[in-house]
Amino acid sequence: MNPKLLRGSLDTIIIKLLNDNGEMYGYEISQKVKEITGDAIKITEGALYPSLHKLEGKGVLSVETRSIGNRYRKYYSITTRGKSELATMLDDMKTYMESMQLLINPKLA
Amino acid sequence: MNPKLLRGSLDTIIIKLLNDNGEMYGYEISQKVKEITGDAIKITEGALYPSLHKLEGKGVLSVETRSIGNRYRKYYSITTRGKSELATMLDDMKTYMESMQLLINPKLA
DNA sequence: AGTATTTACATAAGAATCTTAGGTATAGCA
DNA sequence: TGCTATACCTAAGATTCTTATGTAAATACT
Repeated sequence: MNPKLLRGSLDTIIIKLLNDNGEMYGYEISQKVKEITGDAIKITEGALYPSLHKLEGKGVLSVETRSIGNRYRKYYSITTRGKSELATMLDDMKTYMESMQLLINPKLA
Repeated sequence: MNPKLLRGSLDTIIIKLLNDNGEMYGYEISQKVKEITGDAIKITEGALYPSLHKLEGKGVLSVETRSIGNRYRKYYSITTRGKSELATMLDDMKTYMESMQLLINPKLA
């Protein structure tokens, strides 16, 4: 898929997945997106991790680091603040998709 | 509308409009987008004109400058090359939108 | 046992695509 | 006369990616 089209929607995807699935760690999010979209969307790590840090910094997500054997994972959850932001983001996405349909679909009139 | 969501889809919008409506000039394109989307999407001139120049440079669009009284307008048309690129762009957009539906919609299973 | 792949985190340089802010000039209207 | 719309344009800066790279443990393969 054209990666340019993804620009701007990564945050929405992350927050929506965390809202629906409860806590997840970064790698798990990237796998889930591939699974759901049938490999159509692949989130690169270079985009994912900075976004998670940014969203945490904004108070949209919270983190908890857990030890798994000799390793660690950083589990992210959506905050109350994140839930209200998600509502706006989904509205924006819906508006965008409806507009694109109008622009791109063969005339329905 | 969240302008971030538009990132990456401007070229597709321009080329699709030119494909459907025949030749158009820049300002006309920006008005048409506002009209079709009910002001949901507003293309800024700072984004529009550089994109038109880029697409012309790539051979996707052709231009013809015409005098209108004491002024001029630059009319853009889609080239054969542009038509084949449009097909790919629309496919990509369709895939993107379907993927976003899967990620964002309440579970349909 | 040794090697490759997957899992899991991370950052940095550079590219692409916007926004914002300016500039120029004609046309139309009050 | 002055304001708004039309119509083109560019440049600086912000944002958001890709690509490349690094580290290290767990797992699978041979």
